This record gives sequence, structure tokens and C-alpha cells, in this order.
Amino acid sequence: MGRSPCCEKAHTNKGAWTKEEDDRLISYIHAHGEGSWRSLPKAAGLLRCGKSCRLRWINYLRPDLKRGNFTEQEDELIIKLHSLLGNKWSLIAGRLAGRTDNEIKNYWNTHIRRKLLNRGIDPATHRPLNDQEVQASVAATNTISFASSASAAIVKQEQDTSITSESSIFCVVGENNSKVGKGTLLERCPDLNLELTMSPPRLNEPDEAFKNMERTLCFGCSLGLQNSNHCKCGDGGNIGNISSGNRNSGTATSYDFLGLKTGVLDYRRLEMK
DNA sequence: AACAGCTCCAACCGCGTGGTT
DNA sequence: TAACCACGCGGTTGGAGCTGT
Repeated sequence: MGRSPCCEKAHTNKGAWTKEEDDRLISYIHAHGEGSWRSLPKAAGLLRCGKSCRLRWINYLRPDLKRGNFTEQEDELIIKLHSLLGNKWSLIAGRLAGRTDNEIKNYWNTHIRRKLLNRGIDPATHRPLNDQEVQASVAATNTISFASSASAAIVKQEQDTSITSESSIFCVVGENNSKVGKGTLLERCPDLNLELTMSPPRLNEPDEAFKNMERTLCFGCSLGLQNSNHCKCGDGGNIGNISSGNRNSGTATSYDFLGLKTGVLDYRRLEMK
């Protein structure tokens, strides 16, 4: 499958944006809205690649961006999210209002990595740097499945709801899951190597089943942030953000992982590297 | 003051994915 | 089904600014 270049490189500016270019882009987007990035540069009179315009807008010019230093609270949230999501910067950014994926990625690489290293934590695995046994188990563990049979799902939330370097990942183990196998009881997730399932809105399910799925725990609570502004579920007392329902030939367990019950996001597979 | 090394971040690049024809 | 388009993502880079000598 071929791919044409995103723009004609010979006639485009590169490098830092000038004030004039910024103004042109802002006024064009104010007038016409975001999107159609490929045609935007020409329409806006910019000698830039559409990709470059998009990036400039998203990372720098958007009016809802929060500029300035990250707070300690944001730091910790990023660390927790990264321990669950890995380098999924866009997903992490989605949980930090006014922050962009690029900003968070840069901040991670320049500040948080070092911060974790100073704490003796491997930023890649969120484990103690000298924990050889853990490293061995990491090497032996490939995948933990979040997608499995609802009827037989065994779900455990760690007793300690606070996220530490090796806790508080939900484990869902289904009887048909060959990787784990029937009879496998709860296990502490030994790695962050996840395979998650998130479902789109279920349109064809019985109402009763759907109602049962509504008892969810928001992502803030799942991170132990019940009292923070990240808590979306109100009482913070619901346990287990697990919902289940039929999907095609088999049953599936879905997890409202980021509190994204909007159905906009269909992130069926989410793998940690 | 001059230089070298370091830090940080805006911007670039290549690729994956979903949609359209 | 293949070809193409458009968008978004994550990794990487270039260079401005800072710091130490």
C-alpha cells in the first residue's frame, strides 16, 4: 500500500514558527475550525506541512492549554498513569486537562525519569532497580489478559488502593483464557504488560444486564484518588470497574479503564511495551 | 569573556490505522 | 480487495538557553 508524502517538501518552511505564522494559523482555525489539516496550509496561506500545522496548534496554540510547570500532583498522576499505560502519552494526556501528549512525553523524559531513578525505581518498569527476582519474573511473563469470560471472571482489587510500583492492577482471569487457565486464582500482576479490552457502547444488550454494568469505579478511584478532582464517580465507594456483556460469539469482559464510558473511544487492545 | 557540556522542549519523521473510492 | 487519503501517535532530533570551568 503506497503512501504519498504528507506535503510537498520543496515548498514548505521548517523549523520554528514565526509570530506571523502563528497568527495566520490561529485566525484560520478560529474562522474555519480544526481539521482538514492537509488542505489547511494552502487555505490559510501558510508555507507549512499540514502535519506541522496540526502539531503547532495542538501542542502550542490551542487556547485550552495549561502553560507552566507541572504540579506535584500532576507528577504523581503521570507516574501512576504511566505505570498502568506505559508510553501511551496521548492517553495519559487525556487525563491531564490542558496538557499535551508531547508536553508530557518531554516532561517524562527530562524530569520524571530522573525523579524515579533517584527513588531507585526503574522508570520503564516502575520496579525497584535492584530487584533481580522481579526482573526474572518480568522476563517470564508476557501477557495478562483483561479480556475474558465475564461469567467466570475473578476480579480482585488489591487491598491497598494506593498505587505503588507493583500493586493495584486489576487482574481478570477467565475460565476460557488459555493463557491463565481454569483454576488459576488471583495473582498479583507481575508486570505491566497488559492486554486490555475497552468496549464501545452496547446497543443490543438486555437492559437488565446493562444496568448491572453501570456500577463502576471511575479511574480516579481505581488509582486511589477518591477525594481528588480526578474522581468522577461521586462516592468513590464502588468497587471494581468491570462491566460485562455479550459480544458476537462469546462473552467478554470490558473495563471502563479510564472512566471513558462515552463510547467515543474504542480501544480494544491496549498493550504495554 | 569564551568555551564546552548539558538540559529542555518545539518540531520533525516514520509508521499504524481507519475511512473512502 | 487494493489503492489511496487523512489523521494521530510515539520516537527522535536540533538548537536555544543555561551552567560550570
